[in-house]
Amino acid sequence: MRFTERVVWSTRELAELAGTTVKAVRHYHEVGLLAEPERAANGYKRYRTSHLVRLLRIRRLSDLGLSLAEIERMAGAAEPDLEALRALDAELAATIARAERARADLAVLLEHRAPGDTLPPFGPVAERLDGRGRDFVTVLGGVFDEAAVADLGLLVAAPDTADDTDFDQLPADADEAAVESLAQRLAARVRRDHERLPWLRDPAAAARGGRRRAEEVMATAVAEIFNPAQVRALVRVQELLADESGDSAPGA
Amino acid sequence: MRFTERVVWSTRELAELAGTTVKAVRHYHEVGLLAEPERAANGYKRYRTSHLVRLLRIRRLSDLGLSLAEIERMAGAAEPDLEALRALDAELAATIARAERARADLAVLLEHRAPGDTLPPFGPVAERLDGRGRDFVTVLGGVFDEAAVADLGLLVAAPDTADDTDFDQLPADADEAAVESLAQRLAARVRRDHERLPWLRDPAAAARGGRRRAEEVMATAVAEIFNPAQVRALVRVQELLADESGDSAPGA
DNA sequence: TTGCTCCTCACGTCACGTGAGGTGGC
DNA sequence: TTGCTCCTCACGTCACGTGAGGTGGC
Repeated sequence: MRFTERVVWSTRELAELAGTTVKAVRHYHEVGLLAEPERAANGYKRYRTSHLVRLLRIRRLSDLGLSLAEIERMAGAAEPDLEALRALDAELAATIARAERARADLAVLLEHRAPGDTLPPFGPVAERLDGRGRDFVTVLGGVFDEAAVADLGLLVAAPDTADDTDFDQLPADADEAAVESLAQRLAARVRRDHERLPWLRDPAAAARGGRRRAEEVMATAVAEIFNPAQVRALVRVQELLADESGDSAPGA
Repeated sequence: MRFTERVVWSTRELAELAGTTVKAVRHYHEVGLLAEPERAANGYKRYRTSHLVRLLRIRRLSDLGLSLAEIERMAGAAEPDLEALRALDAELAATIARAERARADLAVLLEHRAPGDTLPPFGPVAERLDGRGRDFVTVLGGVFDEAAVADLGLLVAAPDTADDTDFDQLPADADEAAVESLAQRLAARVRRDHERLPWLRDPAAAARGGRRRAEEVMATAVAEIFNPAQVRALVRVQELLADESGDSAPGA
């Protein structure tokens, strides 16, 4: 190794030495992060060791996850900016937490071959839901918090009953007798659900955006997602349950 | 809860229900991901449940880490796109690996209060390096692979000797006797280093960009970073070591 | 009349990527 | 002469953010 030859590098050579691209180098010139070198007679840039050192440092900090603005601040500081490094560490920790959370959710979806937008608690039953059911649980996910959605997932995960199928297939013009019969059976089931999950007696209280907003959204969603007969059946279920609690409540 | 009232939402209300911003909603309109709703007489948009459902799904997929283009593809597909979900999972795994690697590096820097651009193997000795030393190890990091840099870190981590200090402080106009004396001592040390790390006998072979490129870069870096006397000392070290191996080599 | 919300351009952000059109050495 | 490298604009990408300027209901 001789130390006498002085080598200069072209933009491409410099970029390759630092494991980056020609355009990145030019970008660092533009934003003032990297000084422009002297030029050859033909206008070609002639980079030297000082530029290589600077570029390697920029790449290192960039790979760690710092923005170019943060890199500029760091380069200008005399002391190591431990605060900035700690802030970066916290950001990375948050990134990791989010990505791990997403992977856990994806694992549930992949296991059940469910669509990508399925909420994990509904992953196991995604196949059994029709279009309306999928729309409805999507709204549930927007209205309730995670714990509540997990509970709701458990409810839907119960083995499909004849009543579920009857509800799904209730024609829009079903007669009142059919609606009433279905409502009676559904009410019985909801009563059992209320035993297991008492918060269901007043679900709007468990909603994120406040009771008022939750009731409005759910009412609108039911009215727009289900057909008129299905809506009447749900109304009847509400009435049947209200009568019960109303009978035993003072001043009802 | 009454199911009779039909509610419509303004852009802001819709955005809040889906936990996003007004501008995001408008952006989804622009790119065709979300249909525009009908308007009121005054031109205000009137969103309904179908838009809320769609927006919640967009947000869900976006939060998982899909691009809007991928979301559009997913929404158009009949079957769940398990391939896309697996690809996303792999991306997330790579993101996590990178972030964890960065955090491990940051931990070393924070422990030793080293500057952010310090390579981890040099973290423990960052304080002892002067500007030239820091520039030099930055170049080393660009030339050698990780295992080699780790070895070099161990070398530099050895307790500071008087020779190190002499080299750092060697004046640019030092006389030949001083240079020769220093070179002799440094050569002795390098000999011991070669015992521990045999690849150091031909370091350019361990370089990333090929031998030719590595020798050029290192030669240029030494010539531009160190002062003339320091360079002469290093040249002498090379000569002393070459004489040794040359004596025992056939045809020297 | 004032304050608040809604609307539509239009330009900005971040870190570059991608041609477009021209020059210079072998 | 051809192929390759270098150069400088200038516009594109991605997912929105940020005013700018104007309207409408209370």
